[in-house]
Amino acid sequence: MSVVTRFAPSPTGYLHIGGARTALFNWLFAKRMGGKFLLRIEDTDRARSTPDAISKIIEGLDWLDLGYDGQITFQYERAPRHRQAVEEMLKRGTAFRDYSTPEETEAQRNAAHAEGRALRSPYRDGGEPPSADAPFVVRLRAPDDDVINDDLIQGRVTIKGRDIDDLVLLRANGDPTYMLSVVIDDHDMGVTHVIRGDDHLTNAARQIPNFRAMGWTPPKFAHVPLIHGEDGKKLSKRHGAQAVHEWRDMGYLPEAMNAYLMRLGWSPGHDDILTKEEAAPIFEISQIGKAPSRLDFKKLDSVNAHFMGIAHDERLTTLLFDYIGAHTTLVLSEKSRARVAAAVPLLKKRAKTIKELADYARFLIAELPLHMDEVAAAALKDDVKLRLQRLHARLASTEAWDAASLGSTLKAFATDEGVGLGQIGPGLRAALTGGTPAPDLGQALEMLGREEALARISDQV
RNA sequence: GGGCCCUUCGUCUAUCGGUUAGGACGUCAGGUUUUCAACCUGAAAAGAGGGGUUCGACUCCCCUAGGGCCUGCCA
Repeated sequence: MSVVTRFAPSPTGYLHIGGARTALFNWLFAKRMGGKFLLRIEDTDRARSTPDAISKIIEGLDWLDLGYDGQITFQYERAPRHRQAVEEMLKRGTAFRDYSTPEETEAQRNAAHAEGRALRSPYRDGGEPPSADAPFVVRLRAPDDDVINDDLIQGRVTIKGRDIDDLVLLRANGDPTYMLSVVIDDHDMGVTHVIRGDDHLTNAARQIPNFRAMGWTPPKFAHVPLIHGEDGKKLSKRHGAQAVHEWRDMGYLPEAMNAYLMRLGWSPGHDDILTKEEAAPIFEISQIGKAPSRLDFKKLDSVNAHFMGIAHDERLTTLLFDYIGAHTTLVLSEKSRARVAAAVPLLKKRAKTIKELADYARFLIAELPLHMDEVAAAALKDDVKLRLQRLHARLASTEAWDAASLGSTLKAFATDEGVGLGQIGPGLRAALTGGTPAPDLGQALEMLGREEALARISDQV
């Protein structure tokens, strides 16, 4: 039997970081087994589901390059099928109509609560409706026996029958509930492995009887521990960025996100940074840990730096220009665009994110007169300016304009001046950059180009 | 309240009864040095606590503590 996994988010918000990892694990396992990875949008909550959230989720998966097989299943469209399944359960006697009013249900729940057991409806063994047109919900007749889930990650989890409530399958308005829809859809879509968040672990014990109520064999379950914030608490608004698109906006690369996320909870036994293509052939669900893990931006930064270093220059340049356009007020002239593009191969080695790359490119984009920060201004004393004047002359007559030659020229100049490079560097750097970060002076000079570099020096002397 | 799950350096993790408990990120120190980085070298840093089982437990069992999830006509 070939493997089918699925990612089944509810479209009530963005693609969450935890959801992204769940999707990634499903993707990896499907690839590993040569199976299929399906996408289902669980939009049965009509009040909270939005089209915007749907497109955000799809965009997020796109960005992470987690391609799904076949068409997207929209759960609510399948409501007729879900109702029909309930009809069958009614016939089989595995589900029943509950005519209790909301108040009565509340009382039943409180009573069950007080006795330390789950809700059991008085209608579960039959019972006449109070009136011919009395409203009702349809509930699953919860099992009396223990429900055992041999979870691929958590191991054997046993829940006693008395702890499972007669869950609602069909609401009074006839709409299917989540507990019903997941089960019917997972079956109909041929899902063999349900890989999802740990928050659903106890739900598996509610869904397994649901499969059986239809006479079906439940799929395998694998409940992945949740991702927590840096403080170890459940991820929430106050942790800041939780949505995948926010990470993108902060300047992280999708392949870095995947590499980082997959190592949260999963380890192949060594600590290599893996692409999802490298991970797919060796991915094992049994290697996923049981404990929740914390987000660590420093680690993400270093993973991202790794991928920045090996990313194609043209791609990074495009991302960099996009970033500058979207997040800064800098205006790129044709000349500065060309300067930046030419500098990317070197600058990318220093930057951990696209955002940092933008910071490092700032000195190339700045226009005369340069803004001097305090340190830079302090470095430009009168005697330093005189020296810069002489350096300007030297550089103006320099033939080769490449980092290595320029570096030698600077050293030779320092020797001729009878000082160390330490007496030359800060002033030149100030004149060239105004104090913004820049690489080695030889490289900085080359990146700026003869004309611009000389202009910047002249401007200070 | 009830049920279920989890617990190795600060963080991600390796270890699947016998290791000086390993690696990575981060941190600290030193080196390089013209800024910021990068880079090189080195260091500190862990089995929640208590009982068992065993010749021997991080590893198996129990208890405690802490954390999490579910307990909805939300998903």
